[in-house]
Amino acid sequence: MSVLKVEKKYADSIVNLALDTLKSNKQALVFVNTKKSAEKCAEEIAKKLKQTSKELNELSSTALKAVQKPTKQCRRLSVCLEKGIAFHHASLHSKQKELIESNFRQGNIKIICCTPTLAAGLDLPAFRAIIRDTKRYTGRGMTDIPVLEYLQMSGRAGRPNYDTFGEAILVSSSDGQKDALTEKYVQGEPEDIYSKLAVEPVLRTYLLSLIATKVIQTKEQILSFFEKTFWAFQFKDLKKLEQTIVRMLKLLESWEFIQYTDSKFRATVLGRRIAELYIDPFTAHEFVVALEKTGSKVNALSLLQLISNTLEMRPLLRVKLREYDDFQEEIAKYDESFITNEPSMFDPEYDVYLNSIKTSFMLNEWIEEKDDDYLMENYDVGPGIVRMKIETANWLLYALYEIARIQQKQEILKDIIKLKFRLRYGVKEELLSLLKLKNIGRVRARKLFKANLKKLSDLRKAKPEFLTQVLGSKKVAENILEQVGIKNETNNNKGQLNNFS
DNA sequence: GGACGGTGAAACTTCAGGTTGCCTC
DNA sequence: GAAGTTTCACCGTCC
Repeated sequence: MSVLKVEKKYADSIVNLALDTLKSNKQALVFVNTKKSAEKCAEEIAKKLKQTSKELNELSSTALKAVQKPTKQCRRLSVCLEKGIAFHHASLHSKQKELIESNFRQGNIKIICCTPTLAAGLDLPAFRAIIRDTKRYTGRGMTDIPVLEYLQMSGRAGRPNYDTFGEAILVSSSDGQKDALTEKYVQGEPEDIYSKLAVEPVLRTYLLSLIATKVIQTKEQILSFFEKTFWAFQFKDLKKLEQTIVRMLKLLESWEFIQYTDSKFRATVLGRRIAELYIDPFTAHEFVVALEKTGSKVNALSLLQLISNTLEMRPLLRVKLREYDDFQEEIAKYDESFITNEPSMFDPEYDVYLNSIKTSFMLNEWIEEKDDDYLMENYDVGPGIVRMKIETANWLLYALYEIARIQQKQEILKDIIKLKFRLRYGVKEELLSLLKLKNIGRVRARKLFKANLKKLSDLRKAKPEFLTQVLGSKKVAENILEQVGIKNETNNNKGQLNNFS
C-alpha cells in the first residue's frame, strides 16, 4: 500500500487535503456531521483560495437568487461558490442542490462539504471521499455512525469514467483513534439489516393495506402471510408476533377502519380510502377524532397544527431552550385554535407537542407571505426544509379532506381546500383568485394586488403598459392579458375561477 | 464611585435525513 | 463530542 503525502500548510487537515486535491486537479466530497459544519468547512477552504472565474461568478449569483430574498445561508453558499467550493445539505433549496450537483459533475465545483445527503442515492462520484466525522448526534448523545454508512460515503470515491481508482480518506485526530477507526470501519463488517416491519406505524399501515386490497382476509391468512416475511424470519418468536398482529387488528377495528364479520376482516369505506392514501392509520384516527370535535370552528392554524402533530410530519422543527417559555405562552394565547389535546407538561410527548406548535407556526407564517429569509431568521429553518414540510403538509391536508368527505363533514371541506392552495403558493387568502393564472406566484400576485389589480376582472380592464410596469416584464404582462382574454372569450369557467375566493 | 467597553474563560446549547405517501380538488 | 454561542468576571479607562 502506498503512502499519500499531503502538504501540511495549515492547522486544519481538511483544508490541507482539499488544497492537495485541487493541486492535482481532482475533485473531493467532504463528509461532516452537521449542516453548520458543512458550511463552516466549505468556508474555511474557500477562504484559502484566490482564483475565480466568470463561470463561477455566474454560478454564485444564480445560487444567491434561488429564492426571492436570499437567506444568510444563500449568501454563505454564494461566497463559497465563487471559489468553486460548495456545501450541500437538506436545508438548501432544491434549485441550489441541483445547481451544485450538476456543476460538480461538469467540474466547475471542485469540493463539496456535505452532510450524509450526498452519500446515498444520488450518483455523484469524486476522486476523493474525505470522511471527517464518524460520530453523529442521535437523541442519546453522540454515537458512531454505522459501518454501512461509512461504506456508502467511501463508495463515492472513484469516478468510473475519469479515474482508474479513487481515494476514501477517513480522518482521525490521534494515533489511538486511528487504530480504532481502522478496525471498526476499514476492516470491520457492516451491520446486519433489520426488518422495519416490526415498527408499529409500518405494521398497521401494511396490515390495513393488505386487508383493504383483499390480499388477506381471515386471521389464518394474515398470520401465515406475516410468518413468511423477513420480519418473522428474523424475529423467530411467532407467538409474540401473533400477539402484536392481533393487537393491531383490534386497534384497526376499534378505529372502524376494518370490520370482522363471517370470520373475515374487511376494510370499511373509510378504511379502504385510508389504505389508498397510504397514511398511518393512527394519523387517520387522530384526524377522525379531531373532525368530530371541531364542528366548523377551525382556522388555518388549527388545521396546520393538527397535521403537524403527526408522525408523517416528523422530524418537526425543534423548540430551542430559549424559545421554550415563548411557545408555552403562545399555546395559552392560541389555545382555542388548537384541536389536538395538549399533553401534560410532565409527559415526554410534551416537547413533541411544542415542536408541532412551532412547525405549524412556521407554516402559518409561510401562508402569511413571509419570505425565506424571515423564516430562516425566526425559525432557523432553510428553504429546502420549508419546501419539504409544505409538500408533506399538502399531502396530509389532502388525506384530511378525503376523511372529512367520507365522514360527511361538509362544512370543513372548503377550509381545507383553501388552506391547501394557500400552502402551495404561500399566500394570504386574498390572492387566491389571482393565482389561478399561470406564471403568477406569490410574488407577482402580491404586486398585482398592491396595484389594486385584485381580481381577474381588474386585469381585464388594465392597460398593458400599466401591467408591464407593475410586473416589471412586458412578456409576462402580455401573457397574463392573453390568459384573462381567453378565459373571457370561452366564458365557461367562471364558476371554477371563483371557486376558492 | 459608577458607567462603559474590551477581553477571555467558563457555561451553555445544539446537533442528519424525503424510504415514500396523495392528486390537479 | 465538539463547535458555536452566550454569559460572566475581571480589568482598565473615562467622566
